Amino acid sequence: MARLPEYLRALHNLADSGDDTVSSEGLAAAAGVNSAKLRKDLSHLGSYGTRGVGYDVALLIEQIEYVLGLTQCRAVALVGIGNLGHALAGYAGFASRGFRIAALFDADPARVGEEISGLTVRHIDELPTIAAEESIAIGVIATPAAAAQTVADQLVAVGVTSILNFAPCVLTVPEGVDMRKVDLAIELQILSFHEHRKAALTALPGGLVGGAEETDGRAGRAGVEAVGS
Amino acid sequence: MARLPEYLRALHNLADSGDDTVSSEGLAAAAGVNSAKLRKDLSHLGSYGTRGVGYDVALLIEQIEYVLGLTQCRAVALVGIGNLGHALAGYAGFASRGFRIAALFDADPARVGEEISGLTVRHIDELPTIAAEESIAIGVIATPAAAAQTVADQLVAVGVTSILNFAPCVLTVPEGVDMRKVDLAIELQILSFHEHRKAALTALPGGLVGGAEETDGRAGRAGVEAVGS
DNA sequence: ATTCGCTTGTGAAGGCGTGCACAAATCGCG
DNA sequence: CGCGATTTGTGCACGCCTTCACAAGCGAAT
Repeated sequence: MARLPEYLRALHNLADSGDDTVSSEGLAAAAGVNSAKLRKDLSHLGSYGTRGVGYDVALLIEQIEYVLGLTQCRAVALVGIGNLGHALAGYAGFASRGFRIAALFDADPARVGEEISGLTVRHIDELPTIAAEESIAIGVIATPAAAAQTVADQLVAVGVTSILNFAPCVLTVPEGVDMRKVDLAIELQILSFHEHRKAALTALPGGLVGGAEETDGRAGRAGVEAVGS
Repeated sequence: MARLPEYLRALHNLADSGDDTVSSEGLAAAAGVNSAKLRKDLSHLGSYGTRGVGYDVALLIEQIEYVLGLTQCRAVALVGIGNLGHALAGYAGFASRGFRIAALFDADPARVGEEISGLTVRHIDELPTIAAEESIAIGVIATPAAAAQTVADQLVAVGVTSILNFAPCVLTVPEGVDMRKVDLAIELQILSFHEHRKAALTALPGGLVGGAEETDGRAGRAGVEAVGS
């Protein structure tokens, strides 16, 4: 499930706060989900909770980290050291969650040799050489869209089986290779859509349109987590 | 629907290629989705396609841009000019899709005054002043997790109704404010989960585990777009 | 003008995720 | 030892999304 990392982060926060056990309701609130959903998720991976008490924070962290495969530190190759690549290379959140950026690549000779947070940018042609030394499990593509498919093919060719793509394009990979995409502009466009919808609704306060307007009493902090679809 | 931006990007690519019309199957392939799904999505927004011919590319672009509210350029405020904030401030993909980064903010006095791609970083306390001049519709939070909730509150206070959060934490916003979250580390953890699952499957080739192993004939480029859940 | 091929739009079926509500289980206390 | 409070785990129903399959409509060629 895609929510496990969220639970894991909330659990780490609880552990730092000194909490020893947590109820499903408490953890659900910290992760921003429904408590029933959380219980079902945890039971789905055969979890160990004690009825009447809750979940043991340390044990649950261990379990989730095992399921997510975070017990072993995975090597990440980052391709495309532009604006976004720089930020990703220096992003502290990766190292703190058990990921090690093993190598940086770019196709631009002007960028090769640059040093970023302890790593030297190498030319993409050196990818097979580096991959032979270190077992690269995950590749991150932060190149322009035009180069992304070529880079993906090169990554697959050296045995990478998981790819995170930041380029705004559709990539095709062989079966058995997992692929996730993050498009920053699309996120903004989705927000723009909701802005547009809200503007249209306020223009017609009566509401001939079938917009759900939820005129319930509770105002203020109503805990809206993420807008649907 | 969250897929409209994807269709829009594919349509722009087709327009640049000189294509005048496109069939649902062609556009679906370019966007990486099922053709039936695409037709249903387009029909859902009351679309104009010609049977036997396909969709008019230019008309469809216009329609989708209207629905997404991209006909007007929306001003974006970016808070948190760290590693990621720098990258976002310089990201060309925003400007090219009709978004204008109107202001940069940070709480660190050392960063205030810095100039990034034509904009000067201002202190977060100046947010109300700037918001009074420019109508900020969308706020982007790229701060550490500890500061994110405070920043979100400040953004809401000056009238921002859509927030894109890059901080790894759960934010609470009043009803009526839309909120999307992008957590880069979570994406990697999801990939790690699939890596772990694949490793477990190859260790047990017979497969007592109920993993779908799809031993169909088609090998190679099988068009696997994104892994589920 | 008519026929034929092609494409859209949509009705129906199936699957999946979500949330409610409740039984089972555990701990603490008298 | 028994009882009540509390919390997990889960059966069930509901609704959404996806997918298939097909009728309706449009253009082109003869």
